[in-house]
Amino acid sequence: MAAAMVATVHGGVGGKHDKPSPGGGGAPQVDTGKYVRYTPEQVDALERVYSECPKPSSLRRQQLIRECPILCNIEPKQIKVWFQNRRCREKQRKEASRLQTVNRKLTAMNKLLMEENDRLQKQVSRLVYENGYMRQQLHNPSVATTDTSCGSVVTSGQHHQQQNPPAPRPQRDGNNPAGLLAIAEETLAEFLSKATGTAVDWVQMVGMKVI
DNA sequence: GATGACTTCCTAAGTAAAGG
DNA sequence: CCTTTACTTAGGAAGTCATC
Repeated sequence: MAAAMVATVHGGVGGKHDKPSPGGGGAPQVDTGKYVRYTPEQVDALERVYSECPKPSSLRRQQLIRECPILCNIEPKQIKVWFQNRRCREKQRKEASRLQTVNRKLTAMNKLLMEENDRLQKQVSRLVYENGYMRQQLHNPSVATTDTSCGSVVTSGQHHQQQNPPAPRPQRDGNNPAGLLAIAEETLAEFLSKATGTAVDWVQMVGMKVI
């Protein structure tokens, strides 16, 4: 590649379809065969054309060189390359901008999900606590006296509750307490069996299976 | 980091030769 | 004559390098 840059700008080491450009033009920017910078006036002229037509035909480029005096000393091939680079870099800038927007959205979504995850973890923790309490009541009924309002007892243990109210807790144990407990245990076991602890910032909770 | 130039790869259009 | 195939040519996209 370095060898290519040493060669003259228009010239001999172009692409596979390149043909030797005729000399002439006498452009001070190109005769050195080194890195050149187009003048601000030249860039402005090119930008104006680009804004109207980002992909000018060969004819249009030749017309541009003829009609614009400040561009007349730039080789047609250089004009072509300038438009190629201009399109390429605009596309790159747009893509970078798009990715930044996507990144901002994903960051915001991640924040929301983290908050939701935190909320759910607290809810699970509270439910585990309540479940333990209910199991204790079931196996050691003497502790709970004759009060059947388990819900209210459980409610008393909800001082762990944070900002979110618990899910509706129907007074279901009045019908079939053992059956409901079984369902609850099953549900909890199923949940915990899926809780692998691999989630980010996962909190090991009481009753969770350790894998 | 921006920019001009180059390389590689790919596609479309035009053209000539071959085959039916 | 029409279609197919191979080749040439021009140019664009993407990636890269060199220079400022």
